[in-house]
Order: sequence, then structure tokens, then C-alpha cells
Amino acid sequence: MSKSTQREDHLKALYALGAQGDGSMAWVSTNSMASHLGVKPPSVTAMVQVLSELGWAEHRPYHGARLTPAGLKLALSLVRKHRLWETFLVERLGFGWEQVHDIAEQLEHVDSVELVERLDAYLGHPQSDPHGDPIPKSDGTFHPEGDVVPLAELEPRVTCRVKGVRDGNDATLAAMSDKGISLGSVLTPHDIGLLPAPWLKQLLVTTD
Amino acid sequence: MSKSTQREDHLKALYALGAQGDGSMAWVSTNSMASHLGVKPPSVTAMVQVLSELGWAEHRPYHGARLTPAGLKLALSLVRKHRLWETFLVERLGFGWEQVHDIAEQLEHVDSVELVERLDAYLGHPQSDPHGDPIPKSDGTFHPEGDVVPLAELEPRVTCRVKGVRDGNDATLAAMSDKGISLGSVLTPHDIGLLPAPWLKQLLVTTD
DNA sequence: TTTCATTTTTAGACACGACTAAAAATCGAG
DNA sequence: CTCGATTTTTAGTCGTGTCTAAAAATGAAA
Repeated sequence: MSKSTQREDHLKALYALGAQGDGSMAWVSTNSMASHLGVKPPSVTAMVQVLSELGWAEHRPYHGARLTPAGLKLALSLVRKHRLWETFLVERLGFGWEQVHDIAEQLEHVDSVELVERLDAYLGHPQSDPHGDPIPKSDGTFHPEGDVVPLAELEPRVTCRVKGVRDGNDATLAAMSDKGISLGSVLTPHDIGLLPAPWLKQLLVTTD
Repeated sequence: MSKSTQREDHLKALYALGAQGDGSMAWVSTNSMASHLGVKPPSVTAMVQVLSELGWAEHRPYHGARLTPAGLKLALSLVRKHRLWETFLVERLGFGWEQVHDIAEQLEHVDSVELVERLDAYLGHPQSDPHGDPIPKSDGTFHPEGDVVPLAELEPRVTCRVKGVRDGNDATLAAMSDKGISLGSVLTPHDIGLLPAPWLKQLLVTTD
């Protein structure tokens, strides 16, 4: 059960690249994991074999790797920690959305169940992080989906509130921040008319 | 300038075992470092040689090791991070002061100058941690020796240490003692909030 | 001053996780 | 179906940091 940052990073990559909408896991090529993690393919093969021995992934040589249920559970706890820390950094320490990923990447490897649970309570059991991504609960399930939708799918002339951003790179997030758009911002139809078109698909909003 | 948890741990040991009251560093035996860190002496020798090459410590074979000014600065920034995180864990997340050491030990290795400065501000620039130990400032110096002042005159959200009681009759002193307050007691903001109002003017405290 | 117990360093090995180069498997085009 | 390009794994090496065992230095007692 020893964790090691590297093993955890590979678990997370396996989740990030293989998660299906329905909660099942797809096969992931070692090559795509390598480019995702910034290491060379042979390193991934070696690590996947370790994860396989630990019962956290299965490996079909020349085909790919896939999380086991046990590995999925671990990966979800890492995602949970990552997103809770991001929420803390933005909501409590005042960081910008675009600044927090790398720091959360380090914080998520801190090993203390009680820390995570206290942090979750301190933040008021948030359901999504500052990017709008859902935060898994401690049992590995997600909160039931709210009515958060891309702005583009909204009826015209409706005022809404920003709940998150999808697929936002640093430049985009910074540009949004520059225009005064942040988590919780209220967008009027007038505001919406002024937004760059690509943002309509990225901004996740709710109308209640 | 690469950090690595282990190098940082050895720097901290060198500080913990060698710090003198006047801010200078004493020589530390590799054996005492080994037992402090829970490793064997040859491992310490090897690491001390690395720190020496990095300019963070000097090593006199068969005599001991000592932090250089550059190493002292790094060690103090680690102590700062450790104590700020301990303060956060106790004052914000509600941990007991005896629970936080191991978690802070992990958090202190997170590498982000901005994170530390924002955390410091978020906590109200505390001058000491929940154990009453002083928190170095970001420049590596300590807050000046605190005057002894009535608790009522203190900034809110500051941890302090009881130095005396003014105008206390026997009943008051007994009541304080009953609540676990005595000379040298450490009071957290949480504790302070629970005190009877009149005591705030009577308790003389210091923040260093 | 010599000797011997203690401390510390050196020597050599091992685990982990990365890399490069080479071999093996897969897959698509003809 | 075969062949060549691509992907993936294996083989072997390296750096970091640990260990044990053995050698070297220290220092205190006789």
C-alpha cells in the first residue's frame, strides 16, 4: 500500500485518460500516458507493471492499461484531494483559477485522511472545484449532477451565473479573469453578447 | 537549487540540532542527525557531503557539520512553512496541536513562495505557532521580542503566551487555573474567544 | 604515550524510477 | 497475405538515497 508520488501520478493519468462518462474505465495506451506525464514510454511500461502487481491496474502487453476497481477508488481519492485543494487555494487564499493547478498537484500527495475530511468540511463540502469540475465524495461517488450547462446551450436573453470553465488553458483563464469573469460572476444578456464566441462553449453556468 | 524532500529534511535537522540562541549555528555530529532523522549514520555522511557541495553546509570530517548562511536561510524558510501550516491546521481546521506535526511535515515541502505568503496573510501574520514557537518572517528574521501586553490589546487571531496576571484575586486565579491557564500557557484565537471578557484586561501576554 | 572503545567515514550493494537503444508485436496498405 | 511503419516492451545503464560491513580517526584511561 505504499504510495509514492510517481505511482499516484500514473494512477491519475490512467483515470484522466480512461474515464468514461458512465464511470467505467477505458484502455489507455502507454504512449498517451507517457506524453500526458512528460516521461518516456518505457518508464510508463515499467510503472504500469508495478501498478498491475499492486492490483491497481491491469496491463495487456501491446494493448494498453486500465484501472481496476481498487485503482479507480485510489484515483478518485486523488482527484478529490486535488479539487478540494484547488477550491481552497482559490476561495480562501485568493489565487486565480489559472494559478492553482501546479500547487494542488503537490498538495494532493499529502497523505492524511483526516486532513482531507476536515478540509472538505472547512470549505462547506463543495460539489465542484473552481474550474467547474465535480469533486468526488469520500466514498468515490459524485454528487448528483446539477443543472450546470455550457453557456452556449442556454436560451438567449437569460441571466446566469458562472459555475466553472471547461477545457480552459492558462491564457484563456487569464483572459476571462481579465474581463472580470470569475466563479460566481453574474452574466447578463448584454454581457453575453460581448463574449468571444469560443467561450460560450467553455463557460459552465447555472440559472438558479 | 534542486530541493528534494531528503535534502530539506537534513537541512532542517542541521538547524534543529545546531541553532544557538544568538542566531549562529553550532557544529552537529552526524550521529545525532542520524538518530534525529531515523536513518543510519553513513546516510547522513553522504547527504551532508551533498549539502556541502551545494554550499548549504560545511563538513569537517570526523567533527561534524554546520549550516552555512545560505543553508540557514533555506532552513528558516522550511521552519516558517512548517509553523504556518501547523497554525492553519489547528486554528482553521480544528486539529489538536498534538496531531499536526506529521501533516505539517509533508505540507512544508510544497514548493511555492506565493502559497506561503498568501497563507501567512490568510492567518493574519501570526508570530508564533500553536506550540508557542516563533514563526520566522519571510526574510529569515524573527519578530522582535514581544512586549508583555494585556490580552485585550492584542490583534485578533493571534496566538500568544501567558506571562502574568494583573489584579487577580484568589478566586480569579483559581478559575483561570481551573480552565488550564497558567504562566506559560499558550492561548490560540479559539481559546481566547472562550474566555470571560474581564480576563482579557487581566491576562498579560507576549507573542514571541 | 600507548591502547582500546567509540564515533565517523569509506566501500560496496540494493531499491526505485528515470533514460536510451534494440527487439518484438501490431496494424494498415497493397 | 505480406511487408513496412509504428507502437510497445525488453535490456541495460544511470542517478538518488538508503543500507551493512569494514576501515579509519578520535579521544579517554592507564
